Amino acid sequence: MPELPEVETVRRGLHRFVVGRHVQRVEVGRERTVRRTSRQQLIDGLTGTTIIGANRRGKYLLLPLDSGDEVMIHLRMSGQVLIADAGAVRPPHTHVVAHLAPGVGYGAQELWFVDPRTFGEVVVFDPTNVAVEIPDLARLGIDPIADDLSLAVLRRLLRARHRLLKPLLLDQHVIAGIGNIYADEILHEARLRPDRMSDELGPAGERRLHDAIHRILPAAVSAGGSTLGDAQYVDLFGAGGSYQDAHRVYGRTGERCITCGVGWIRRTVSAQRSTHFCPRCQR
DNA sequence: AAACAAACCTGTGCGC
DNA sequence: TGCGCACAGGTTTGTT
Repeated sequence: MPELPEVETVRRGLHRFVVGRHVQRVEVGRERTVRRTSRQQLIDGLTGTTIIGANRRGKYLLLPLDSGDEVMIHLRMSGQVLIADAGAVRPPHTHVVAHLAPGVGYGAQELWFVDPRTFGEVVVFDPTNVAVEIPDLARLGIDPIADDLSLAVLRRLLRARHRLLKPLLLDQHVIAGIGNIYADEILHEARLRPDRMSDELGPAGERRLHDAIHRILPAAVSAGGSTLGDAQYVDLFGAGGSYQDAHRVYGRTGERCITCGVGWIRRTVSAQRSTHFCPRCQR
């Protein structure tokens, strides 16, 4: 569910409300959530530390601790990070609880990791050993918001490969953070079909793709991300985003294209993911 | 090298 | 009302 704009929204919440807080106690319910290491390793690595930062790389949340370790949180399909008053009733599928000490101006609170489908994970790791402890994080591609994805760099990424655009945009080892919703929205904005080949776009197509990435993602971040009907994605306080109202193709199969007013939105499957585009706007 | 298929889980919505 | 199936914001692993 959450892609770069949603994860970035959570990161900003953590930066504002959790950085500087001391972790007094940690509970782990479902062991699957901490499967990269173990229940005990998460408890031992987090208890008694202070969270000193809130960073993001692609869809990975990274919280540096005063111990020198970092917490990595990946929400995958259904993960949520929520903040609540100490003792509040927890929702079903709350797998990790970090008890945050009270401070000046606020009381004791709890940070919850909630995840019905249990694809998500939480782990404490040693960032100097990331290549061994979290190989996929170490091999992540360029982040279009946190890093500088220039037109020249994007051109090189596109031309060095012979790939369909949709699977390429979803490939976290190339560009980190774009998921199924934003891949479709970016390709529509760029007026490129999802089945175009990356090395056959031409300078104009490459430029449109570059522009689209840098228009869609920041706009979605500003809107607090996309929250669909099931409200699975919410921010730290349980509030949804509003970018779903700006979707032009995602979830609009069979509807008239908002952009051209002539085409009809088609749904195909690419990279095993539903793919939406306007055959008239996108070529 | 790159696309495809299955797997990991739970919940929801829809047709019958 | 209930059942069964399709589908869901992601990623990994193994196969063509």
